[in-house]
Amino acid sequence: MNIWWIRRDLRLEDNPALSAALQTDGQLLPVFILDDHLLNKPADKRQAFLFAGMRILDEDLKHLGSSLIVRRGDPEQILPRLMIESGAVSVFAESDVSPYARKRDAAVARQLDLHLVHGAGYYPPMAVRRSEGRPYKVFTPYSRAWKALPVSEMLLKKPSSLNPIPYYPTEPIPDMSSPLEFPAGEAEAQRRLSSFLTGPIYDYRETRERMDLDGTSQLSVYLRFGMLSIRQAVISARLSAEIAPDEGSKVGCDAWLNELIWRDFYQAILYHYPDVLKYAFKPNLRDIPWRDAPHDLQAWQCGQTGYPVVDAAMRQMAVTGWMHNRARMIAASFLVKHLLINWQTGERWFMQQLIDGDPSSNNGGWQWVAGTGTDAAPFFRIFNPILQGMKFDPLGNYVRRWVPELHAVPNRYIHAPWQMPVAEQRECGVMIGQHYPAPIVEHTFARTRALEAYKTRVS
DNA sequence: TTTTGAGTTGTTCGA
DNA sequence: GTCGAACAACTCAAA
Repeated sequence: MNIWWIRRDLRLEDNPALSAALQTDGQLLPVFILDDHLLNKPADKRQAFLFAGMRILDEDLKHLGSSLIVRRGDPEQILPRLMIESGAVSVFAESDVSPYARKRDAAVARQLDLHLVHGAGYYPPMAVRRSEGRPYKVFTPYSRAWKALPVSEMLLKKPSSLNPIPYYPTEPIPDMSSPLEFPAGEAEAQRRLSSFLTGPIYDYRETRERMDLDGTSQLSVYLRFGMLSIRQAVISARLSAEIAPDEGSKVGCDAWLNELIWRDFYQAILYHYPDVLKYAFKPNLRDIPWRDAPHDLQAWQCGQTGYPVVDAAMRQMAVTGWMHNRARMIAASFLVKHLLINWQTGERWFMQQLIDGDPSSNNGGWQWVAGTGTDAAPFFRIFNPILQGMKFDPLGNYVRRWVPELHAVPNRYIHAPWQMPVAEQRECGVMIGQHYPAPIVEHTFARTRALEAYKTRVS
């Protein structure tokens, strides 16, 4: 009997840790530990999603004759106790690159026979390296090396049945309502993958940029909790590229594969450079003169900046726990460049709000936007929220969906409503400063201010 | 060791 | 409206 210690791999299909745990004698004890170090207070949407996922995993396990054991507390104490109670020999778990997880797992491994099995990324962080063995710091060469590695296309089968679990005291799974837009569970993940593969993937290159369309896969949260296997996703991307009807469609599949490689890349960065969670990767950009501006921060958090695209983005996240990728860049850039507020403040806020919040990808994204990261945008690349809106939400439908008070604003002003003459404001019933805020900062002024603040650090 | 080309996602300005 | 160049300098990766 082995313990399958479930953390971020809430699935039965193609699960390397689960399969490894079954190999000794086919006997399994599936365990989830509610770790107080990881549970935020007050509980956020991501936790609600996790709890919903645990409930579904428990049901899925019950169909196979097993069930989920839930404990609350410190894994270092709970696992040894469970091993004695159950007579389990070893613990199997999927490895996790975050510094907290690595420290925790090292401590657990000192006490018992812990087997960490790779599965969170397609390739382990150590697998994609330069010829001298050093890790990559730039995405493009990393992705070339990634694509050159040998491919293993065999997925692991879900077990057909499991041993029954004798009575164990088990904690109830906390009951919280999870966002309706993202039902938890493996079956839902499979449904979404299938529907993405039947069409949207072929237009992905273009439509993924559009905030007003559902052109993205919307699979991030399922990958985040391992409800979908990254290997299945990668294989699907490759297969779709092979059967793509034309060159344009193939380009879409390749673009999606690239996004999956970014996920591996940021996991590898966090593995090799755990300090990215504490400091800017670029040492010269660690002491930018950030503003301490609580009112501006609050306006950003609440979606009241006066820039419709930014506000739509922040409100979409507040309501659903998810934000369109393009919107993430615009909103993040606005906090860092327009408000000149430390990117780490935004990083923390996103981690609180996002159901797919993951330390490696979230940090990678924020450091990229801030220009402080391994493979960062040039500091003078400052998103213009008006232009971004016109380009990637051309009719303003994304804005109108999440900022309903602007619904009657004509298309021509939807991304810059303060430019409306007063007569038009009156006509559409949106008085700037009354029904919708005036911009909290003027674009050109903010752009210049950011350039100045960064410039002093570069030379 | 040295050299060379390149680096996710942009914006602005002037022709 | 469209197009190309400038925007800085630096570090990385590979030869």
